[in-house]
Amino acid sequence: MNDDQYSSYSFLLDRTAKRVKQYAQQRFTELGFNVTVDQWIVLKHLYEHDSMKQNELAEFLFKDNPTLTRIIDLLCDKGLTVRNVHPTDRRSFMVSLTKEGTKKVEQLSPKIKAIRLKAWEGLSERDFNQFKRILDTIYKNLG
Amino acid sequence: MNDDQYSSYSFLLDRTAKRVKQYAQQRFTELGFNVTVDQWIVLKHLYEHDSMKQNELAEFLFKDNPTLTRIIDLLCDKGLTVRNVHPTDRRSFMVSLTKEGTKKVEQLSPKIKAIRLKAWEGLSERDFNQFKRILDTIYKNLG
DNA sequence: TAATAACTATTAGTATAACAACTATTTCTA
DNA sequence: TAGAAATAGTTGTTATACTAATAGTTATTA
Repeated sequence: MNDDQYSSYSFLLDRTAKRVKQYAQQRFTELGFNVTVDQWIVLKHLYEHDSMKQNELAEFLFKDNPTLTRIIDLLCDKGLTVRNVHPTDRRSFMVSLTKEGTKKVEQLSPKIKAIRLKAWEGLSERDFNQFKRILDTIYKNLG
Repeated sequence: MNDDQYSSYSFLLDRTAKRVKQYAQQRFTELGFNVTVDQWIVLKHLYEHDSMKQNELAEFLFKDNPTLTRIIDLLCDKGLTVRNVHPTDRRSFMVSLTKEGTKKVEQLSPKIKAIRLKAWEGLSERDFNQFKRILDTIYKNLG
């Protein structure tokens, strides 16, 4: 691997990740979902895992605590999540969906799946495996 | 490609792009480069293309005008770039490196190349081609 | 040529990302 | 068990991303 190619790697990765997020956000806004992409990711994981500590949620989503705190703040303001006290650890909160939050996830899920799939048109199972292997290698190289 | 795999794609892409940037930024800070990754990208392109309109620079780097305005502001504050009036269009600025900016690029270039290459350890020429093809496909699917 | 449209850069506001510092708690350990 | 260390969450600060709005300039067109 010669040096000059690297900039391509980095450039392509950054550019594509940016566009994937940008595309999803534009559809979200256009369709009046009233959540950001990052807020959606939090909602989805809460739906799948019921109630979680902010801590665990942050680790799961590769976000740091301050970032997650602020996302949860916004979701609580919107009435989609609530913070409940942890049964045994008074430092922690258990975050969960409100009834409205649950409804939102169920309403949006299929629409968002469709939006997300658009990116992968023309790509195969085999491409997925290559893609995963390469990204995982990069991830581990820097870990 | 079934639906459930998509989330893997999106997740892996986002996670890896984030770590690539984070890793580079940590090395930059650690080594006292005193520029952010995005500021570096601007410096590097100015080095390679001499003087550019903010406009063109933004398009080239996939950044929007407000974002670029602020990056240039910071670089000017640091004495690494200057805004010069455009010869024929008084709306525009031609941005270029100062002597100090040029020196900075020349000093940091080899170090940054080394930092960047770390991500690609264990990956081949062939991997690059796969990677590029897949990312380009995604990029175009959403364009 | 006068009015309108388009363009360039900036500013303002909100959201996310990363880091440091802080409070309140819990766990460790000597 | 008292003191130290670790942990959970928040707040503050800086940088970037995106949208909208604005000022100043240039281009269009009627």
